[in-house]
Amino acid sequence: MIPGSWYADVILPLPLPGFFTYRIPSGLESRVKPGMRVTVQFGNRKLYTAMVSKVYQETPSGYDIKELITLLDDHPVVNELQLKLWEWMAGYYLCFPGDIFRAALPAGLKLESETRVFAESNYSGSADIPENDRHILQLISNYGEASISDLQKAGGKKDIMPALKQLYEKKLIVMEEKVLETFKPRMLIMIRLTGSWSHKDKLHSLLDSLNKAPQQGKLVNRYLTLSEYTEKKPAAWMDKARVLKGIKSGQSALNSLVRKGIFELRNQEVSRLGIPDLEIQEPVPLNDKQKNALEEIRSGIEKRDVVLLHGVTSSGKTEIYIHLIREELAKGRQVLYLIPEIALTTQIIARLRRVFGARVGIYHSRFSDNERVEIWGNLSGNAKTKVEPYQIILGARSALFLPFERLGLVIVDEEHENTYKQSDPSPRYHARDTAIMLARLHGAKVLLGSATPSLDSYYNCHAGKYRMVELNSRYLDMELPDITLVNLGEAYRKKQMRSHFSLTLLDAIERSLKNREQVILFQNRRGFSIYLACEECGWVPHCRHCDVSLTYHKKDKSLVCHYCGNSISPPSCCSGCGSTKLQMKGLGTEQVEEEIALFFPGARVARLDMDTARSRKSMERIITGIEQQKTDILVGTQMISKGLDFDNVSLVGILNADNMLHYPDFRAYEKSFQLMMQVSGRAGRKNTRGRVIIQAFDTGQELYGHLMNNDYKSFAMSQLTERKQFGYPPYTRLIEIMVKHKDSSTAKQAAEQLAMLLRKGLRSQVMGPEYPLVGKIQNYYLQRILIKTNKEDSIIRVKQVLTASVEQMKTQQELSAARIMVDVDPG
DNA sequence: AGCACGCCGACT
DNA sequence: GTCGGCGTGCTC
Repeated sequence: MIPGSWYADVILPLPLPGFFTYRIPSGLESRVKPGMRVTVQFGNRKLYTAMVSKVYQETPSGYDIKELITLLDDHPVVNELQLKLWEWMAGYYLCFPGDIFRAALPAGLKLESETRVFAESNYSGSADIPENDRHILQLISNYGEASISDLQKAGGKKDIMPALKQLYEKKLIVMEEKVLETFKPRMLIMIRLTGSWSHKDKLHSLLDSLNKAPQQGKLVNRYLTLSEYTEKKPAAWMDKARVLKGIKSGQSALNSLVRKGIFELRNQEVSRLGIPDLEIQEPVPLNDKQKNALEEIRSGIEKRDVVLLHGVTSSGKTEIYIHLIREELAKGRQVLYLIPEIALTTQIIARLRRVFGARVGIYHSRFSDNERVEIWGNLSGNAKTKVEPYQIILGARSALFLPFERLGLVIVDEEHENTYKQSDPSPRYHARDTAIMLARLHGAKVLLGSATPSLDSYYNCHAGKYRMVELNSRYLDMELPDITLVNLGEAYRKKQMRSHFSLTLLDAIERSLKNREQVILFQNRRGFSIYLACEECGWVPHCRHCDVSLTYHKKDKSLVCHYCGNSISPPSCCSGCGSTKLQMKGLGTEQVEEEIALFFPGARVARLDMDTARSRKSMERIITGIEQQKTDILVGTQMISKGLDFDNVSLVGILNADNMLHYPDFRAYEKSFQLMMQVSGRAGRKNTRGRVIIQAFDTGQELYGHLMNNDYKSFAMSQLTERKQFGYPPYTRLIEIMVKHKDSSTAKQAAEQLAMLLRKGLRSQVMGPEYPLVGKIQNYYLQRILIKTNKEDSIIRVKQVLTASVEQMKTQQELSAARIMVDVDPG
């Protein structure tokens, strides 16, 4: 034991509880700070990037301590506020610090090692090596250098570790841990005139001498113009591609010039973060209603940390945000603007960039990891290339983890969206709630915005926790749409249905098309995918690994499992009765698209769903298709409800409204209502009132009445009464526990045991265990337990009991392999 | 999550 | 008898 040594508690990117302690090598004591990354050896061999969370001097006891290997940063990549947020998240969402570490940092900042194996040259051939080991040694010397996974693949699927160990002990191979750098800086080749030509005379004679090589002369001239060359300054480095552009066989011309020593080359690291070349414009002036709302938000923010802006669809919320952002930037503070899914945000990006230009950064999962590393560096001041730090970040939920220094405002747009809740993998966090915590740490304010606020936020306003600001009229005074309800049962009886479309809907479509207006048809995907079924016995093909029926994908003519992704080709006969009469069932967007095209052969039909929007490009194509009115009818899933503004849509049809109501989820009504209201909001144009036609079986539902009156408030109030009555959130807090095991009866036993322990330790209601909707995923059987906690109960105590109960349950040998997953505030 | 160790069935 | 499959436990 060395007296006076320094130690660092680090977070490893692994699902392990707590921190691990490493000794700081002498010389580094003064440099290692919380928030910096270090590499450490963990276990026998592997190296990981770990995050320093604490540095201290008391010697820990009870285990041997390794020294950390290297310090990776000069400045913290994660600041103190972020570490505090991580700590809060791990505690609140009951997950490991490593889960958060992994979710927070882009891969390029989390280096991991790989074992490389080399053959020693001194192998003389006949040593006493077993046949199998010799084979592996042969492989290694063939490759020269190999990774363990390479060898695993080459040597069949058997475990090669024992063989490697043997070879290593006989000193026939060497093993080495190689840390893999994944971040690749973007390099540009730069060129310039060498110093010896900087004299005017020399330059002239050079150009003369290039008479016979016109392309070279052209290149030199182009360089001189682009670099604004003068004799007085040293020749500037210019982007090679830019100089060569348009010069025929420019590369070979350049090669000759370099050979002659006229030009020189170098590689330079450049930023990937493009600076938009846009003229900055003043924000659009607000109308009186918006001005009022802005004023109310300002005063609300003084009194409460969170304000909810409840503004009907197309009420111009974004413009209000823009004005608020501007005020925040003027105070020198940063703004985080969260949106549920970046996919549909080209419109918002353009609007922000128009006003804020290069001050807006964008961060989301469709960015490459390299770009994400650069954005991280931009904000934390660790960038190698000089770029102005962003002041506004527009991003999906993971943007919460960025290294903000001085946030002033967090906007959570479409705050009701359930994509804000991450359900898998851990950390299962809610971005809205985490954003509120993040803002609190920064002393910043939060603005939640929605046309259909979540009941949780609505409740918080009524309870006085948040402030509510309402914006009840649409921008440009458009009327709210006229909503018609069609009773499907009746329509079928009266033969007023053609396939899946009521005559009312078909008439309305026809009228819209005649007026050269656009139509949106909405078909919720949930529960409406297409599957194969036997006409004789009703058999439906199921996934081999999961307890779900397979969905038919027409494009590649296969049956796909939506849980594990396994796909098979459709069987030709029923495996229940052998019949060959297999029929496609269900109604997907694909089918709606096809059928509607039959009814309106002249119409241009497009489809927007998970399949067609897979790539950014194809999605943008679909969206611009509508914007430019190259599409008459758009068939889509929920995707169409998210932040898209089209101005020539006069009709929205909801084909099967009630299939989503009957989901066994206490939020089913809330979600359905929000979805329908959002979809309806797409209807309406400047001068004509939009129309919405909702087809449903169960038209007696109270919810439709509220919907037709555009009355969110009454709907919310009646739902809240129900939630209170049945003890659901926001009046209680839910914690969902999934118990997983390969063996169905062990899963059940473990869950029963755990539920029993929870009931013993908690005053809260413990429900289950029960079979969840999908009882088996990837060969693991599931059991579900739900804890319903009164808001008054200490959540900390509930979590303590939960942790202790899991531990105690695991002491039973036969149950110890059961896996437990906890989801706090499940979505 | 890896990775090592140890226990049991199927092959020479 | 050994090989190699997987279940179990530990990692600062």
